Amino acid sequence: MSSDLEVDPAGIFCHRVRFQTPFKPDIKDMSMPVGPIKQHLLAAIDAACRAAYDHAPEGLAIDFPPDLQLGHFAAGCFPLSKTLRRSPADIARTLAAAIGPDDLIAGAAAAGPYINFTLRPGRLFGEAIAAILSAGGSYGDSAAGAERRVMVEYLSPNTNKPLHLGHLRNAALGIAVSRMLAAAGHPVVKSILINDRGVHICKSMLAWERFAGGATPHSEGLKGDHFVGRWYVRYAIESEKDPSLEQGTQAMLRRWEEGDPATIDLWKRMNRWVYDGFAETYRRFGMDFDVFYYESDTYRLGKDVIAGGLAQGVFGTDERGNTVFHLPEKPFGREKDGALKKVTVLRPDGTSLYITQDIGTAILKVTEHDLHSSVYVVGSEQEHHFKCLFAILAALGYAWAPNCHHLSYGMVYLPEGKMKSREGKVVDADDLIAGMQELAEEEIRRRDPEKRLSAEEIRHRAEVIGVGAIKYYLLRVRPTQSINFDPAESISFDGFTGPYCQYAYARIFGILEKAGGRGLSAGGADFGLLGNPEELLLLKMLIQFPAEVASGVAEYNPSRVAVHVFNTAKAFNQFYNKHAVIQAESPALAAARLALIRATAAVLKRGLELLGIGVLENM
RNA sequence: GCGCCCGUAGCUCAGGGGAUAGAGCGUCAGCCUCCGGAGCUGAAAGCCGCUGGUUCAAGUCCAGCCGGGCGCACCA
Repeated sequence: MSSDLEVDPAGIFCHRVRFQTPFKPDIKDMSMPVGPIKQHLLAAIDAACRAAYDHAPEGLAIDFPPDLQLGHFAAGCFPLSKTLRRSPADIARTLAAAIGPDDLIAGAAAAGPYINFTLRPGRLFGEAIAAILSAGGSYGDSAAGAERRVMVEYLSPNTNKPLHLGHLRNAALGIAVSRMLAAAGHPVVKSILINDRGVHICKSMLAWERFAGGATPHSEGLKGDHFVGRWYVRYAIESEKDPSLEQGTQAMLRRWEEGDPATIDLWKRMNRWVYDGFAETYRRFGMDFDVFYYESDTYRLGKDVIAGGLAQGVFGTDERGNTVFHLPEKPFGREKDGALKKVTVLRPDGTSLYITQDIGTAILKVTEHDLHSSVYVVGSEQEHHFKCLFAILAALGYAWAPNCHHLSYGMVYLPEGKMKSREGKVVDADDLIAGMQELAEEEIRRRDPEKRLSAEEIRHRAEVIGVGAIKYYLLRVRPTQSINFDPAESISFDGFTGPYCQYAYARIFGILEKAGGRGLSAGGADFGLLGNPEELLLLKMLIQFPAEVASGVAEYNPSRVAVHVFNTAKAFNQFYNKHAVIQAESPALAAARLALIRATAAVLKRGLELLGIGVLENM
């Protein structure tokens, strides 16, 4: 039985269940690549415990000790303390003494309440590296979600202005979460809901009609979305001077709803400009969508559902004639006067609201695409809206309602405060991407004084590095954190950044290439020669990767992966700085280290891929 | 007023009940006859917002406070 179905439908409102997941990974599991090794250690403890206490141990977990000099793996004896009625330290001492060396275990020692195991490095490194390399680029993937199709909706742009930094955070999350869900085995459908109708869209239309004199993106040499955005801003300026413009937009919206051909033509024409512009930004940032929903199509949806719900008594009517939904007391509380809180789902005149169409769209998504669950990547300011939406879907009796998830993320603040596109206080997405690519390009040229790189190669590298830097900056903190956008920090390529991680990959590729040129390979590796502190730390990072991915999926939190990729790159740099690979003391050691760094490259690449960030073999 | 999020080093942030709380940036001091310096090493820098509680064990869980942010419905 699916864990999802065990969740009390009302439980979806609890904070805890925000981390409800399409599947439930066992984080302390026996996962690859060291599952068999952990099993072996548990079996050794089991045998020792039976011998010493005539008791089968339960609840023990094999973890890493805080310092790998203490041992390669450790087990805390706390769970045994109660049943054996001895101190954990006493138990650890007894069990460690009873565990002798074998073909895997080199030694077991007690340290306080812990049993620390030192393994034979040939087995430890050999088995882990073999598992990683044999996974063929999909290390860390699982098939757990194979039967559960998920839709991830992200971006939700308006067609009256270009995309800004807030959209990029949204997109970075949407892209990464889609990839991570896919890595967990889920079939994933990526969708976008485009807000292409309403009075705010009419504002840019009206301003263009009145003031543009027939100008087009082509005539102005502007990207279409920027061109339309210019008229949206112009509207704001003009309506300050002439408040009567507002009646003009209201009239235009009425004409649009009546299907007035001239208004519809203008609307289509301007939207086309915006979509052409958006398509370019999608391409630059690596966004892609399987399904496009337009509010001009969906805004009528939901009314029939509400009519049906009204008949079933799910909805009621208030004194003003609104159709309303009474929110259950459990999570929502009550009004001061004791009445249940309510949400209006239909106006008295039968026109729909934001939530009306969202109800319809939610149902449409599931029925059209046979979904198990639905993820909405939308800012935290809409948390209440989605709680209401999911409550209504549950009340309507949809079994999948508890599988709807609002992936809520914090705001992006500029040094001057919150972004406000109406006031032009935004960081434009295209400007930011272009700016980062320029910086990357400068850096690339600085490293190519002899100008051996083609313009095309430079451009390609700059794109991967520039976009990678932005995405990493936006993904490295957990989604619930708001981000204080620091221009200086965001353009850095040093330290905790995407380029740092990409650089480690390129360095490894350089070594592998050079090794190949000298006829060295991983063949003939003697993994028994590995085991210095830097090698151990690096191996630990590689081993932990699948668990980090699983946690990231479970929490819808790409920062898990981002942080781990950085730690892996750092561990590699520390190793690299202290130990030679190609020029190692012996060919058998060189071969073993080559295998180790090949496995490292695989983890770095896969981790960055899950974040939607590309790697370069040379940078 | 109610709900949610955030509060950890000067700044920006990681920390999935367990061993000595970490990183980046910044500051200071070092490392290029040696596989790529977008790198590495070291130092200084912490009442983990406060107070209680649960637990053998709390930055982590619970309660109550104090700051800051976002919402609270007929806008989207």
